[in-house]
Amino acid sequence: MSADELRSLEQVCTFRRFADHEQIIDRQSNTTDVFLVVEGRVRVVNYSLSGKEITLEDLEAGAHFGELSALDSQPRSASVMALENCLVASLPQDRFLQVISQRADIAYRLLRSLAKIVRSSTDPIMDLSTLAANNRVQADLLRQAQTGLVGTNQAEIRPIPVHGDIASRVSTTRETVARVLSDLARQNIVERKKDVLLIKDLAQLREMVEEVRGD
Amino acid sequence: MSADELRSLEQVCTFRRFADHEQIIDRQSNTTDVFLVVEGRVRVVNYSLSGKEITLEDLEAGAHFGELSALDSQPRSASVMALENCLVASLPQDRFLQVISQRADIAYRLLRSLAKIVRSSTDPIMDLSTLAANNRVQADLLRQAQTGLVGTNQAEIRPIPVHGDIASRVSTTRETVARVLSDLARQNIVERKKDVLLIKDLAQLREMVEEVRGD
DNA sequence: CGCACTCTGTGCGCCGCGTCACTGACCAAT
DNA sequence: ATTGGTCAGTGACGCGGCGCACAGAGTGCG
Repeated sequence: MSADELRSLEQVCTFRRFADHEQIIDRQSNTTDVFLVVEGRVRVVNYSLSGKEITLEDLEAGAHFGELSALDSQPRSASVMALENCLVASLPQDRFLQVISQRADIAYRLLRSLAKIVRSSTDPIMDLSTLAANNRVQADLLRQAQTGLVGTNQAEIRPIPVHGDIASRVSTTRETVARVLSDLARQNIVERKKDVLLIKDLAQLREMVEEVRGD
Repeated sequence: MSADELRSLEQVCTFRRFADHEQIIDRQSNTTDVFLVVEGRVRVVNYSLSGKEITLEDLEAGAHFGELSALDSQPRSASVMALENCLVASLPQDRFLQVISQRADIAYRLLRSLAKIVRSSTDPIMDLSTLAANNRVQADLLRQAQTGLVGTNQAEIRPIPVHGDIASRVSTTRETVARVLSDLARQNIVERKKDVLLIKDLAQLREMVEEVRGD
């Protein structure tokens, strides 16, 4: 977009800071703004009636969320909370719709980004359907390892993820995550260091996941 | 769209018939056409490496599929097969992209339809995460019952669904489905008739699902 | 009619993993 | 140094559901 257009959009945006764990969107609420993460990270979650928290996605700065309700005016499909101190810009629905109706290129980019979300939403479904709980934990480690590769067969994950977080992502319990991790440590596949989780044998970890996928 | 435009699009479409169970799209293949179901029903599926089949969605006549690859030129994210004799129209990627870039209203409708898919994709994730296998079967029965309501508290599902199909949808086994169904029959909640599955007490069935959702 | 095939119904044994209940490490605040 | 918080690690227990195996039931076909 041109600098001019950006500036005019910026003016209709509301900027707001959110503290750690503060709620940005409440599921079922009827707001229809689109949000942009300017600084910090946010988490898209859903709660079962029993209060169990299911993490659907974590978003980094630069990502946008809330498009669904803006597009179809339905209630929010999920809750969003700040993972740390965040600066978030919100754009009113009408301006958002105006932009996508006038700018085919932006509409196209949005289409592609939704396509990507749809694509990635089948992964957890497949994982939940075909993998056992401890394999899902291993798969999640593999995923996180991608962003901290060291050489060809090692990776470090930093900061060390909180067990409960992993559990929420892959729908299992804190205890199961702990057990998988200590099993892997016993087999010399991972090692818990001071402030980093070192994956010492990516290949073998991958093998453990694939093996079950195709048994 | 105007009749003229429709006619010109129709001319660039390829029409093809598919027999029962014939494959229309193969996952991982590199085609990028968009498809439209003209007659019949199709099923979007995915296979785990072990060959287990996971049904993602069933589509009726009038629905479209294959937009993802057309939008981002990535390989197909899932396989699609005919559920019966089908007539399917396919539109080449370039024409499809041309249409959405020229017609903001159509792009908008596509955006809304993707939004709907994203919305509905969180349901199975929540169900898989929070519901036990037999409750998922019950939930699936409830869903199917919606399209065959009889009075306020009864419904009939026709044709009688094949147990293996339900199992594939809710990620469990044929046996579990059979067991749930006979349990329900024993409790006088469903009854298997000649060519229809009669749900005799919708309220109670709903209660059984909700109860666990909120335990 | 009888054969083959698909779908259903159910009994049983095994084990994965969720739950409960503690212990212990680390850190910050007072 | 004491307390209180969060997070990690492990053992014991029990249940749900998957897999296997086998026995009907229903249907089409030669």
